[in-house]
Amino acid sequence: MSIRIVLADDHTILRQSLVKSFKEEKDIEIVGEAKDGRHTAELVKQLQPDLVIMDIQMPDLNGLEATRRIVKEFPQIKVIGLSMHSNDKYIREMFRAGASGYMLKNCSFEELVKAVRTIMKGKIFIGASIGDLVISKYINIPEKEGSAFSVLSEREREILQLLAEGRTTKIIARLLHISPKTVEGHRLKMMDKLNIDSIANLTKYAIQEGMTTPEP
Amino acid sequence: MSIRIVLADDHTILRQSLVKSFKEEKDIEIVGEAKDGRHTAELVKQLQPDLVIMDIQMPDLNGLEATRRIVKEFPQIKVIGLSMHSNDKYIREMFRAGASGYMLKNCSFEELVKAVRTIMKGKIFIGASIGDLVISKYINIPEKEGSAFSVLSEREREILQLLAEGRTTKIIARLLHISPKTVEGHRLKMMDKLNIDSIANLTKYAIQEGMTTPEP
DNA sequence: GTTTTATTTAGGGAAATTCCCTATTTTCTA
DNA sequence: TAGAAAATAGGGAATTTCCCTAAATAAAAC
Repeated sequence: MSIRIVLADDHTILRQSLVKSFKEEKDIEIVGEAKDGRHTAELVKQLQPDLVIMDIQMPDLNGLEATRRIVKEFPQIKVIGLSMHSNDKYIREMFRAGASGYMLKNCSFEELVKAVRTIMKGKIFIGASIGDLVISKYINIPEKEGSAFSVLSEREREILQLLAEGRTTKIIARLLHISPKTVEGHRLKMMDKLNIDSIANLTKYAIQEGMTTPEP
Repeated sequence: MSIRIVLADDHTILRQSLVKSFKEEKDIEIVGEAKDGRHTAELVKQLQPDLVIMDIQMPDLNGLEATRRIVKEFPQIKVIGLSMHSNDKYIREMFRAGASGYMLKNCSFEELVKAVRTIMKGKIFIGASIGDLVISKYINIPEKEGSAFSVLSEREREILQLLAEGRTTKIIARLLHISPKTVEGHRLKMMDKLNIDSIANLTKYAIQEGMTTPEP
């Protein structure tokens, strides 16, 4: 029985090339693809794969948030974080979110396959370029007080990302199937919690927390 | 006759320590201090110093913009850019703006003094840690089309920075002594030019262009 | 040297959004 | 299981946005 994988990355070209590469691995099967966190979570619910290869920067709902949700609901499903950045924050947050592995996008395909197999044996895998030892250290660093994950609720973080991506209140409401009034309420609550009083600064906060990229 | 300097940096501690250090240099005199670009430009107009030591990241009106204005109006006044970042963009833009030198904040005081003296002799000075040769190369790289400086007008850039710092239209209007309607008009024009349709994405654009920092 | 284009200024006015209030249900947690 | 935190959302005044027009400079092109 082969390893069933869902692939989540907003870059279509990367997804395509990975699918092609994985075709050669007879014991691994890509059963689904998604280009944002929200669709990934839905797809995972439907398909119940063994593992998710998860890009961190994705529109709409980022990989960190998607991982938290998936792992919370289906703890047996493994997640490998895949990112361009060797940023401390991303790595730490990704493992905190429940990922079992973290790879940089500049790793080789062979390394990724090795990661998949290692993780399916119940182990943790960290891309060579990051360095295996750092992780145990990182995980034990106490959460910086005031970080988005500790101060904001799941819903708030979700809405913050969408706001920071330039979505209007109305659009967000439609997307999440709630009233614009609710979205508004969440934003006001966040601004109050964070002591921020403009969308501009809310956007900067989201960038700092790795919830969105500075690319408009 | 000593070299008269205006010191512009939003970090008071840094300013104070520099003032103290410069006291020991008998041929150099700090004649004025400012903590943002707008006040720097005003002060320079009043005091007509020989040289301005200019931090790049400053609230309200950043160092790049302030340099452009000062050099445009008083071409004989020299400007040294001072920044934490060895970022390509900042260096290039600072020289384009008309600066005669660029130093990193982690340089020694002796190096800064040397920079001041070198520049007063009509030469260009680049901090050792950046590397003298890069500059001539940098300056000749063609301006990336679509960069803030080429697409946006001076007034637009000024307003963009203030917006990206979380200021409201009303506050900006009061600050610049123009009508809120005018500020609004400029913003709409910019959004149209840049094909951006939210404050969030406008903020990201400003960050990318080095007009503001991601710190809220 | 004059036409043209870009910039800066700003008002009118409908539509949309924000801000602050309250309030209910649900979900954690001590 | 009582109490706190989170998620939901409506009311309504105040504010802001968005799109229109338009005039006075300033700069560039011809």
